[in-house]
Amino acid sequence: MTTKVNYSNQLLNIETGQQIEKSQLTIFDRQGKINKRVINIVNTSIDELLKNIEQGGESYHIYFPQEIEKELPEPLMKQISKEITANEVRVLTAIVILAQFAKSKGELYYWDKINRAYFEVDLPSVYKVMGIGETRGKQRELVKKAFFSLNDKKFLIVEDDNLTISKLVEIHKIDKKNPNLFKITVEGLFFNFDKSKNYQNRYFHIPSDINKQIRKVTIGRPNAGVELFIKCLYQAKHCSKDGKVEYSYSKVYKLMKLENLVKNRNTGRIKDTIQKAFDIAKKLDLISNVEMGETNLREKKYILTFTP
DNA sequence: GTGGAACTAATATTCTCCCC
DNA sequence: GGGGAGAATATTAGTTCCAC
Repeated sequence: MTTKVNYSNQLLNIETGQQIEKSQLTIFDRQGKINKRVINIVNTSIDELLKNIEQGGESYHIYFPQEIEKELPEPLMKQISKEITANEVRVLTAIVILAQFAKSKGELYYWDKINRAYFEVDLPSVYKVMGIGETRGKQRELVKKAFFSLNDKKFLIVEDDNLTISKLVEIHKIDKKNPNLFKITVEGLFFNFDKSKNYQNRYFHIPSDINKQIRKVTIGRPNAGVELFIKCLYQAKHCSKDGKVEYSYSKVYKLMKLENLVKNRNTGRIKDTIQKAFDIAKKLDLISNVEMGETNLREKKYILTFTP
């Protein structure tokens, strides 16, 4: 029996780097340049980080959406930014699930003023929701590493008309008696506490053992893009009225971050990667069929039929 | 420069062996 | 016998390098 967990649309948009295009914010002005407000916050955050690095202060990475990444020089990107790894994607999912468990037990505390929620996680429960409860040391080390690297990442958050750059998950304290127990806070958007907004359209459902299921049907080193795409499919299923979803090739390309394959001279793997994502979705019993088609603009598209 | 092969790194799973 | 640590192996992701 798998329970269902609410997953915030906004969070998934940040993970896939779509937070800007999915917001009301116009990022480009009439000349096609990035708008000043966005530039300002990006530059300020970069300056702050560079200053930190120079002075040996807190070091972290900033994960920018693709539109902004493209505008920044590559050497700078290498210094300040880092791609999200598959294990980080999995740990983030695990934290969403654990946060909701904590919330239902009344062990989660929300602070309105900073729009963050506090709760405690212990690593064994992280392992459990990641489906590695029975396995040994090495994988646990990787999970721990991914957990700490999430704590080292800042994300661009667009909330209505507000832009901030902050940590989605922040570790504040490690329990003195139990080194596996962490006191953490997460961004309010994990839950969208603001009830005044359109509440219904802010979530989709994922199974609480999603990581375990994905592990069961995949082999080899995990691929972050593919796993993000699987979450997108759960979201699309939730929104779909006719039991289908259509993705243009460029949409799939973006969601799976296939740009990285091109950058790394692995263009030949694009087809296999897309196929892999569809295969996993089929094995998860999420979709039952994939058809090819053409968009109005004569672009290749995929028509996916969800399993009822 | 670009395409692609070949190499290296990361991750997962299976095997082996030792200790209780 | 079995449980677990760690080695060996399989698979895939990411990097480098070379020919054109």
